[in-house]
Amino acid sequence: MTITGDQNLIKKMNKTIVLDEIKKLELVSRAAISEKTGLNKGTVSSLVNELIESQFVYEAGTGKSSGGRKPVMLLFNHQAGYSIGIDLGVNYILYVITDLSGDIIYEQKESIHDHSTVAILSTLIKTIRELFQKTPKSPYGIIGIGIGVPGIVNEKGTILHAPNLGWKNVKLKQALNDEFKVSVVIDNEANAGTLGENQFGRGQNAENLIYISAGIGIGVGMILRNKIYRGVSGYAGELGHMTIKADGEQCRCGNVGCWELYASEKALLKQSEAISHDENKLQQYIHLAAKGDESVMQNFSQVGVYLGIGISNIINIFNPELIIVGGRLSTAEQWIKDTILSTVEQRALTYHNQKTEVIFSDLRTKSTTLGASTLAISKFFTDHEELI
Amino acid sequence: MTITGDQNLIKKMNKTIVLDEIKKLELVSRAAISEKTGLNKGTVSSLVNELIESQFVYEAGTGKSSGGRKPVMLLFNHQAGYSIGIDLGVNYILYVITDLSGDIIYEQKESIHDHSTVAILSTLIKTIRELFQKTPKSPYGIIGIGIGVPGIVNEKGTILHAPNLGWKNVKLKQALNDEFKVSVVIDNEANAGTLGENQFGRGQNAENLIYISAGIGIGVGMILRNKIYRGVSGYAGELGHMTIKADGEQCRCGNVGCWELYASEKALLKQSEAISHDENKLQQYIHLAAKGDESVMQNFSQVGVYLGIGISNIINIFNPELIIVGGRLSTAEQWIKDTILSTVEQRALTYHNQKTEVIFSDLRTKSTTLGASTLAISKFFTDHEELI
DNA sequence: CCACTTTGTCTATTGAATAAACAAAGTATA
DNA sequence: TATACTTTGTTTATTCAATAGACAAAGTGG
Repeated sequence: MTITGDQNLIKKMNKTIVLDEIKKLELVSRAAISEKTGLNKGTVSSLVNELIESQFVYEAGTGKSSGGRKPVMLLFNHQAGYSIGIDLGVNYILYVITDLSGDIIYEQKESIHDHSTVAILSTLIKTIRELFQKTPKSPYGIIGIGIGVPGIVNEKGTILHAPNLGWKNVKLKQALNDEFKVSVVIDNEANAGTLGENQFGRGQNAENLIYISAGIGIGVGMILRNKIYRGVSGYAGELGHMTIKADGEQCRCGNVGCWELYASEKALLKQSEAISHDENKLQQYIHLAAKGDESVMQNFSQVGVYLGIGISNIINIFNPELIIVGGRLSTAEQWIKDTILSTVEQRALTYHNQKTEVIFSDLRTKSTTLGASTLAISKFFTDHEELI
Repeated sequence: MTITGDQNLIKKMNKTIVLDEIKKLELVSRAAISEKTGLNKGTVSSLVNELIESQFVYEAGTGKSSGGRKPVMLLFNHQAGYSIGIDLGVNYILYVITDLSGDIIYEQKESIHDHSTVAILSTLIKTIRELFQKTPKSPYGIIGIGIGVPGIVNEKGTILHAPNLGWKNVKLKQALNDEFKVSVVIDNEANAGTLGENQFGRGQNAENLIYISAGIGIGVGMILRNKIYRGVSGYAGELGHMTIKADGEQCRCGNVGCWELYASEKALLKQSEAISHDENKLQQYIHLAAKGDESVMQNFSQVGVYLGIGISNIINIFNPELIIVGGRLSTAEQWIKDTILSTVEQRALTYHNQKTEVIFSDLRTKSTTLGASTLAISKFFTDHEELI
């Protein structure tokens, strides 16, 4: 059914505008909100009172007078609730508890040795129970759990395929909802990482942002016109399987010459004839490069060139404001950045490259957990429109 | 300034919903509109009366009674105004006059022999003057002119670069607005073609649609979440310069191994060592293939393989509902379709390919002119919110 | 102490929607 | 042919979220 306009819609819209302003400005008065938004000061006063009643906002003392009455300063109640964010990696699970603004109040990492569904599910449930215990009391409690996974996820929260975990058709959301009566959101780890960078990283002001999760494979998340772009089935962003060498190597996905064969950890480790996906391998390589190992430096350079080729494609295709390189490979920034940028300079179209910045993530391996937490927070506010 | 909700917004929103329903349903009653939209029948009655007053809607007789009073049937007034759509090609200019629904009431094609700015501007102005004369009288007259061009266009309507015309920094919009006091919209020809397919072609029900304009080069338009995606500077969609053969041939854009070197008319003609961009060359090739020329058929096949590689990339990246192949090369559908589809079958990810359809344009070379006309119509309605 | 300023609350008004009454114009049946 | 019922469209009373502006509270400066 079509969404039509009525007074209920208007009120909700304006209340959301007011709440977003309070979140953004970190101490703001009703008068200032009225000025910034154009809403009538009576309207702002009324809407703020309702937000105070639902405990999302509180009065935090008085501000400075500019000649008349001192304003009452408002703050977003970060601790009105908490969210759990989880990054399910190939060799590890990273957990965070955040408040409603995404600020981390607790984090924990576990290693994975057994990839079986039963083993991972068991450890997830155990640890989430512990996190529930660790979470401070608050008006809304734990409002949801968000999880980023390295694979294809459908809209029901089923992991259709995660090649690096060896998983197919795993109903992760349902399994967790059998245990925990809170909202559970499952998303691809690159999408979650993109949201993390968009909310907490250097991608906060970008309307069109591409996040590259470069690790064992390559996954990409796309914020287009301020929203994650997912495609018809929710599977968009598999640029790791974009052909960049039409007559190159066979990929296990069935294609030939896929980007991730040349521009990921897989490419790096293959060149050194190491097959193990051991997490420490990349660290060892970085250490060797730091000691001046020419062969390793050359390998890093080559990976940089191919990352640059794919990034140039992204610039020509999307014309984004910002491209953020994240994932485990971004810890090797020092050894790949220069060749990435010089390859982009050579290959990306001049006009397209003018307003595009390519940077490495500041959040490093935290993007995905933070993004996962944000997924749960967004869902909470969407599902509880009556609170706002 | 933030857009806040008020009663003015509500009314505009609902009136647009009512008008869209009348456009879509082609003879509809107030009662039916109320039922379909959920708006109160008094509201619908009131809004329809205002649309009748502004001459966008009229009462077109009575419908069948289903037991009570006969309904009064409403129609969108297609002839309330007209729009001019222009496709400025490398060797030709295609003009249409359409009504407000995009139905063509007149069309005309001219050949281009002199690419100079002065010559083309002169002929454009002369022909547009003639089109103004040819347009029937109507309440709103010619509401605007839309033009698709083969190059990079900025938001001011300046053609920054059109390599196949040999143009740089041509202020086309301003030049035409010096002559004609109507709204003029300039866009890239692939973007215009995408809109044409989205409004009038087989892309009408697609939320995520990729249109490939394959001719001398390759340009791509992207409808993502129901809207054209343009990127930060408006230059998105240059997939013709997406690297698919990292160590392949040098492109004049500065990159190496660009898709359009292998998958366009350019590739086809180069293989036969013909350099001319003569429009008839492709026709001759199609004719030779029809006569069984093995070499030509093999060349078409090769182009089909490379089109398939790029289309597989598009499927993996965007996960769209629909990919439409248009532009001049689509007239060779018979000789390239099978190899495109089999290459896609081999190379596109299985999950991603499930809900994606790849078709050839029914509008053929008309996509761009119709899309250009639609650009002008959209701008008219956006700029004249007070009429709706 | 007073005049002025700024912030916040309160009240009257506006108007676009809805609900429901009413009018107009059909059909079916006795 | 008259009547009862149905469907469509118009009109009226009501609701309520906004705005405009009056008023209150609480400052500053002379």
